[in-house]
Amino acid sequence: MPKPKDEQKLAAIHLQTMRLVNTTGFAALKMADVAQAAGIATGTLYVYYKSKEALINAVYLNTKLEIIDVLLDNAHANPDYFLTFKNMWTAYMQYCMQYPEKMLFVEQFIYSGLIAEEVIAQTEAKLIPLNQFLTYGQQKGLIKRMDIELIKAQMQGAITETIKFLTKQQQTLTAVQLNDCFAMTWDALRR
Amino acid sequence: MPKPKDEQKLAAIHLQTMRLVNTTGFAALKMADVAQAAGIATGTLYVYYKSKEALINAVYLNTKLEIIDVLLDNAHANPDYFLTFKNMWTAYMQYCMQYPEKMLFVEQFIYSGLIAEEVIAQTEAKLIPLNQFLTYGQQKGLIKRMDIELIKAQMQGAITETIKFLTKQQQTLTAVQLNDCFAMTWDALRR
DNA sequence: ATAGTAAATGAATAATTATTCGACTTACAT
DNA sequence: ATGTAAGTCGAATAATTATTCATTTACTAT
Repeated sequence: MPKPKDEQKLAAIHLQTMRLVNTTGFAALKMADVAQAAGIATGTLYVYYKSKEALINAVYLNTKLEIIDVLLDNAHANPDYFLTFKNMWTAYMQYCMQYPEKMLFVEQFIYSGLIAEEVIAQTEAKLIPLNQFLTYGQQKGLIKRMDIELIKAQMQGAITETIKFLTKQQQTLTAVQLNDCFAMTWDALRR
Repeated sequence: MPKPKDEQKLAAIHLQTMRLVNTTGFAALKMADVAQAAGIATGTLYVYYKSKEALINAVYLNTKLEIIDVLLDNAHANPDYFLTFKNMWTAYMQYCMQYPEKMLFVEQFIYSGLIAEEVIAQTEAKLIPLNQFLTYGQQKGLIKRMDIELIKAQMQGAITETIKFLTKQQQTLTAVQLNDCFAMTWDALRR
């Protein structure tokens, strides 16, 4: 039996790839840099990923799935729709503040033309429960009756832009500001 | 007297740079491709811009300033704050739908690490009137009293994300949808 | 222990691509 | 008309960087 792949190395590769992309931009991402930052040889990187493109796609998929899990894990079947929504949104926002590099990495690559169509499709499929949750809110007369995609764009866009701003300023939201931001999003969506 | 630089070539360079970045992603942007798409020789490109980085920065600055102009040109001193706000937002959104490539290009580069700090500062300075307009709305008790930057993030994020979605779907908003989107943004900001 | 297998290494190589350069053309002032 | 400063061209060059590969190392099952 052979020596197994090292989970820690894999984790280091993912972390450093995100870190490098977020600090120096994608244009400057070099395989040799990733390897060095992860503490392995350049050639070793190719044991784990057959190309730079494969590396980016793997980190993207991994991260995006993790983010979606955070979002949906908090969609508990609470009888109070508003509370459920607030819990979901808040948990998601807090996660994004805790790991802005993950959120920003994903954002940077959705429209980069580098992510395989199949990978995009896979992540979108996993988001179906969110659509159902919003549709249910519309049926109960709590959410504005308009295209679900426009509603999601409003919500996600606000979060993304806020995180970008916070990252640039190297700060996070106070509890009051977190509530303020939620108020804006809820007021935008409520009927 | 020498032969002057060709304004049409310059315009073609800018247009094709944006087009290429938006269709194939920044990673795939090659100077030779830009030159070919603009109908000039590779060497000629270097008459207009001394490096790839200078090219990107110029296209960024140009485009960003144009977008800010659209936004502020519509901030007429209308006595009705709501109407002024609605006009501004609508004109901005319509412009973004008409030239999504400009908006997406700018978005893609703000956090790329490629745009010079000085260029970013220059564009932000030009946005001061928008801050004043929002502060005025707060003073009149029409806009929620919270950090202006969080308010801007809410507005800008929603627009950006919506344009990204529309572009992916190759569609634009119907008149009804445009109103719906405005309603969400206004409800988010109003007291 | 030991053999077998795959991971790990990093220098060498292959590709890719930004940039330069010398020959040539063009537009304008005189 | 003519000189000239600058534009134009695209092949050649210089850099950069992804990828390969011969070799070494480490792990696991027997």
